[in-house]
Amino acid sequence: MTPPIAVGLSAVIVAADGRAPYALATQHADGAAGLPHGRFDPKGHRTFELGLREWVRAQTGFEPGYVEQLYTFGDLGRELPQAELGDAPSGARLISVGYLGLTPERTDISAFDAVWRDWYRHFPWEDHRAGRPALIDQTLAPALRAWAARGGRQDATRLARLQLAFGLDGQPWVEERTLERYELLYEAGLATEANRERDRKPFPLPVSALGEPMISDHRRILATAIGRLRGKIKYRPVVFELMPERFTLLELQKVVESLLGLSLHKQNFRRSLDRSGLLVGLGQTTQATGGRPAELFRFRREALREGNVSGVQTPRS
Amino acid sequence: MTPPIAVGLSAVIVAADGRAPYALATQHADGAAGLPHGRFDPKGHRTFELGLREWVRAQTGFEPGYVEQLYTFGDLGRELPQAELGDAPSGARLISVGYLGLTPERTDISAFDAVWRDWYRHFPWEDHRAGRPALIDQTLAPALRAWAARGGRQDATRLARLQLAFGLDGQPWVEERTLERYELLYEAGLATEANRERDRKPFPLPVSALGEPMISDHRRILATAIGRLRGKIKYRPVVFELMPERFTLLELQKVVESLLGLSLHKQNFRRSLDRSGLLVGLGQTTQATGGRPAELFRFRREALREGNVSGVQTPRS
DNA sequence: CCACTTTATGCTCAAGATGAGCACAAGCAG
DNA sequence: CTGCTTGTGCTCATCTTGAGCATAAAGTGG
Repeated sequence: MTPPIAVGLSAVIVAADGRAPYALATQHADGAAGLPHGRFDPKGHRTFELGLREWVRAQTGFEPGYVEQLYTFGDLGRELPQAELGDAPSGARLISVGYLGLTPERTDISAFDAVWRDWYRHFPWEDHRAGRPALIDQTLAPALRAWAARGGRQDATRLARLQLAFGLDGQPWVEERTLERYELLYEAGLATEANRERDRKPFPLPVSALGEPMISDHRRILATAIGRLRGKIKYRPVVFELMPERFTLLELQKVVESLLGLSLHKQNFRRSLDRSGLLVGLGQTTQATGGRPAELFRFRREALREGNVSGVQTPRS
Repeated sequence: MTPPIAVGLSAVIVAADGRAPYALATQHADGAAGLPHGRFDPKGHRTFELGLREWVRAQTGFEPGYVEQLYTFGDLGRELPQAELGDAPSGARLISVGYLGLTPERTDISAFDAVWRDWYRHFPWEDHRAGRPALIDQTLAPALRAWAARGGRQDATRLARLQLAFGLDGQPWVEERTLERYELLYEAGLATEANRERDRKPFPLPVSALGEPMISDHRRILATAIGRLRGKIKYRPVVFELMPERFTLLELQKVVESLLGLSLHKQNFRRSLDRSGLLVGLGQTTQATGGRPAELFRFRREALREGNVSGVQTPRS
């Protein structure tokens, strides 16, 4: 007799302002954070996406706009612990389909047990806007190298993976590799979730370095979302799904920077936008910025219909 | 009582030579082609990927190398018809996880009911190596435009989608949009599969224009694979998974061209490879090419460990 | 009003990448 | 030897990119 299969739908709903990118999160009893999620209903849900929207709405009162599928996780041992299964038949095999959603404003969701959380709380090593975080080389790298050294024959492979993922030993930091980095930490037992599931003691490193865990495999899904979004803004004009109707170039840059976790070269950033034809100047200015008033721009949605589908360039500073 | 869920695993296993790209396909009773596939076993399969490998092996005697997940389809109405379900509980809701696999050689699979099929038999409009196929503008476009015109209020949207997808009215042809094109044909009732499922008569256009259908949603999965691969070879060195150990630059170019369905500028193609550092010249030459002997090259696998992970440039001719 | 800070924006310059194509090399077939 | 076929080197104009200087236009404290 094969066990039944249950499909979980989880959503990473992203919003951003100049300071940080946020993911919509639910608060759980023990203080743990989770993503809005629920079970796919084979009877009631015609498509995954419709099911997902329903769950997000129910749990956060929020109606997501742009949505795309991320990945489907099915490996044994990393699914939802039994207790959180809700109405799933016990003993069911759990599969997890992750989605990414984008929204221009952090809607008020206070009526629900939901909050907008700065995603770097879960991934402190991912934010390089103020330079490479010290915790990578001071805390994570030593622990990871020790793990690699324990690998015996896999040694070289592990070390090479670390170098590429975390930009060690002269390798450049590649911001899209968020999932690879998280998976390495997980494999090395440095993700709290890994120890929870293997029934081991937590690793003796502070949360400030390891990041806050999330329930189930939600941090993995969040990592997937971050990596995907970081890659995608470069070749599709998706950042604009996160922007208000009118914005200044610096506001746009700050949002891009917060997503990438990098700081960009200002003049070149605006030059590339100029040439992209994605924006229209509104002729108005705002003085809210502190210095010289900045011109307001609007995303030319028509550009999408014109086949002008490149994203924004990201000239590192 | 909610119906049970069954998960189908399907694989697009790709090989290529100078003439065409091939997908590993199984032959079905009525002559219809399908992808190697089978049900995910919640008990026996620790991960999707392991399950998939098992099914491919069983159905084709073939052991895939490089494998990556493509997409998970779950919409009602496009899954496997009941008859092909095999051992699934009847009335089950079917979910389909597609995978892409790459292999350097077309292994002998004649002992099984499997063949390597030129994927353009299923997508004749996708091969632009000898110029834009006449069937697009002569046969498909008129039928698609008629469908768009029937759209009432969606008219403009439909037309814009067509223009972008098929490069109509001055829009450029973008080779990665394989799935978009197939989905448009499906929506317009021009994919044989659509009529099969809606119980309608087939569209009065020849297979030579509409492409050969496949069982279940396999053509959709194949389209996803083609689009993904076409995009990926540009930013990851994945073509080399399709090449033999030693090859000439023209052989490589022909493979890339066959995948993209485009012809490339020869001198610039080789220049970009020169600079990429992905290849090593072996100092040997082969005369198998017909003209002047060509130098043989090998992929520098070490490049992967060096973070040199760009793909190959594709300078159109 | 002035010096000074802050943000906005224009512009230059060198280096590199890209698109297009000419020219010559080195086999083979007659 | 001639002509055909593929392979390979190289040029040249044009764009793109990375880096940074310089000026504009607000606000602030004297």
